[in-house]
Amino acid sequence: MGSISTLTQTAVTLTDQAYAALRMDILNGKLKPGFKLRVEHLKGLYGTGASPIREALSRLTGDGLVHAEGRRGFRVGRVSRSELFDITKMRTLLECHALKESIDKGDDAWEAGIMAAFYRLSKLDSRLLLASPGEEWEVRHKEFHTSLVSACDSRWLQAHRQNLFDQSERYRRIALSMKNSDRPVPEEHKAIMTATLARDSETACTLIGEHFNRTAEAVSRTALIED
Amino acid sequence: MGSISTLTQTAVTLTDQAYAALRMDILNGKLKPGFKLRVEHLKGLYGTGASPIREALSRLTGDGLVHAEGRRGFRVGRVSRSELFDITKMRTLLECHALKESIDKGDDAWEAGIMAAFYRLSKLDSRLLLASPGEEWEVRHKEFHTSLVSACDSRWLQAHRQNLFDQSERYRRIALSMKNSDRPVPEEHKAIMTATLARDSETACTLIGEHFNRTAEAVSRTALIED
DNA sequence: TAGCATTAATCTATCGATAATATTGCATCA
DNA sequence: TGATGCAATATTATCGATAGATTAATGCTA
Repeated sequence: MGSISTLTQTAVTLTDQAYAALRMDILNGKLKPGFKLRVEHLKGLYGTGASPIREALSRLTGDGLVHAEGRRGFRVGRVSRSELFDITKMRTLLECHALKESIDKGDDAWEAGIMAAFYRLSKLDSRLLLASPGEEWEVRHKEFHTSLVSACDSRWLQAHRQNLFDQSERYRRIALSMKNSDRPVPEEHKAIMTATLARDSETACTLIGEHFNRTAEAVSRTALIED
Repeated sequence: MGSISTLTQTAVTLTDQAYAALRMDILNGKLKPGFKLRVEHLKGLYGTGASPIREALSRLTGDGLVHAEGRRGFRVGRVSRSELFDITKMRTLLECHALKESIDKGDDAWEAGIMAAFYRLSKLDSRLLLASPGEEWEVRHKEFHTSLVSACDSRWLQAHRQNLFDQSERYRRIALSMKNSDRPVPEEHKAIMTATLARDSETACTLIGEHFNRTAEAVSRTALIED
């Protein structure tokens, strides 16, 4: 999956751009689940020829965000309640493992990184309060969660963890479409951070699991097809 | 990754064929780590034009088997000791989780499937004895391991588990190139099966972990570059 | 002769066109 | 009227050609 392949620090090709743009639009929910991805149409939309588009779609196939049916073109990956819970379960497994390892190995810089990320997120939380969180909140939220597990040095675990984070985000954005729920998410984040910095793996993992599950439950209550 | 995307039951395109063939050749070790994948060259080798080859390579990028460097083409993914152990660790995590779930949920058909797969594998083991295991052994070996976790119904876990199995196989085939080690692999398989059928998760997971680690150790002792 | 710049050769990424396949609409028949 | 087969249309997968970038080779300068 794109998140596995080591990022290229070399020239950016049109394929790379198309890949990034399409990925973003699918995760955003701008391109809806099951939507037919007609190459001729996307060509105009992203300003390239057919080849870069097709290659980008092929790559996204590996991420599980696009589905290719032989001779019938591409579609945005569909969503279902059962898959949402499947993803959440898998995500919890990886996240807890990464978190434990991080707690075992983390040094001062790691601790500082968490506190900084939390500070930036909570600053935004209090400023927004009831306003809908935008692009910036998504970024800081992701950075906070990433900072927690950043002392885990397994590249594969990190890559898969990140991919699952993105998958979950897709579900969240599709369902909640920017309107945050009424539960006290900032407090949950704080509790997770506190347990983590106290090096209490047990509690931290439990809290993370609940954190993920609550979101999944909220998402699953909205109108998603199938299962 | 290709193993994530639900298999298409529709028409097989040239891209699909090229993807399957390339994947096979990389996992086999026929295409060696770091090898430059020149499209012009592969065209002739797999009997298609450039587009299907490029799309197949793009997909393989997602599996982590091919590395794309912008404007500098594709290469077979490199290998290193550190990555081998990283993969093994991750693999053990997923496999044990899947195995536990399987042991919890498995019914009679699951048990029967394991015994059948084990029987087929051991039949071949005793016939081969010291001969080098070929294509058939690889298939039955994979089937045996798959049968153990087949009662786990998480599609994501299964897909990632399978991908990691393939990654490990690549390392094994590159390093051991068909010559099996001198350790009693058949006995290890038997012990794993016994613990699994006895529904003893704890023991089964320990044995599986050791099983994986022994292979990794053996592989890492051969001449692999880096780290 | 070592280092640098410039040109030549090679390869990659991308485009536009085409053949093969799937889908749609329509007419026919039971 | 509903189903079935056929023709017209639209799309997909694939090819061959080309522009653009990279690497290798060459010659020039100090």
